[in-house]
Amino acid sequence: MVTLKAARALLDEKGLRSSATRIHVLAYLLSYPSHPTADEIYQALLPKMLTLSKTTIYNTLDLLTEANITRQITIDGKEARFDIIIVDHGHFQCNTCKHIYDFSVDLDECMVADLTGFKVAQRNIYFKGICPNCQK
Amino acid sequence: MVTLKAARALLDEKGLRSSATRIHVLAYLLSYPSHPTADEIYQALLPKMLTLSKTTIYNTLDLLTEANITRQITIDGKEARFDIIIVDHGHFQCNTCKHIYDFSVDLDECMVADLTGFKVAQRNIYFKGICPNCQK
DNA sequence: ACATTAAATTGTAATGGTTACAAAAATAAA
DNA sequence: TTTATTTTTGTAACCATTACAATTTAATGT
Ligand SMILES: [Mn+2]
Ligand SMILES: [Mn+2]
Ligand SMILES: [Zn+2]
Ligand SMILES: [Zn+2]
Repeated sequence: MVTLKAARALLDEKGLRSSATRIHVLAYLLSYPSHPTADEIYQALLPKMLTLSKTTIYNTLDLLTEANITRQITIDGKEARFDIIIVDHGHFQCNTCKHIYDFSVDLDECMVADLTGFKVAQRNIYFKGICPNCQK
Repeated sequence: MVTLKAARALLDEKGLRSSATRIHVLAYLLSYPSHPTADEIYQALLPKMLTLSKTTIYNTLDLLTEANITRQITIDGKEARFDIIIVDHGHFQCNTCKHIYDFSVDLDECMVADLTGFKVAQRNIYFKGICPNCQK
């Protein structure tokens, strides 16, 4: 598994201890960059780590987000999702199949003067509608 | 209260029955377009309507959103907020004072080709950071 | 006015994602 | 090995939201 090594390297790079849980959570996000929820990650790792606790999943995801390795995204307000891609990009969630698509967007292009004086730390953009698959 | 009449007119216009609860919820949103939560509206109206139920607040806000009178916005993933301004605009939430600022944005300007074939029904954009007030 | 039907509101209980917290386990330092 | 620190675990609490049945209110028809 190449992602395990990559996960370990990412953690080392950020000065975080590479515990088994952290490696596997991060490796999962690298392997499945599909904006999983905490529970999806938990369910996926449970067969491999029988004593895994969901609290640890939350702790780990908080740690990764704090270290700027992952990004927490809020789309439906129901459950948080986590993105291994941290560069600014847009999300499109299909109202039918609920799948979340990435799309690139140039946020500098559409900015207006209203935010002079504001210190912007994070930019989020998400659309909703029907994806091509679900339209026909 | 001019907003009571305005609220009634808005409901009539959309073919919704203008019950007391609906009028007051809508009038509150018109008077305080500060993206209140359901509970904030509930607490504000309670002194006027002693038997008010929070379920009714949720029902009413759902109704208004469904009728395209208000718009539900999700920023922190913790609690939903409601906006009386339904034209596309951006939101900036200050990490310190938690206040939510509106800002205008030209979303058509920054669009890319990635979403051809997608039927976009709703567009959301929100930033986070520190507002001018809280910077010094 | 009265009966009948439909719509709106209420109260309570359940849901579900997330967090708090203290105990247990694992790891690092001495 | 001891000691200290970090990580993980399990459970309970939290809290916004929803489900649902009962009650109240309003509209309709006679
Ligand atoms: Mn993404
Ligand atoms: Mn707004
Ligand atoms: Zn779809
Ligand atoms: Zn502020």
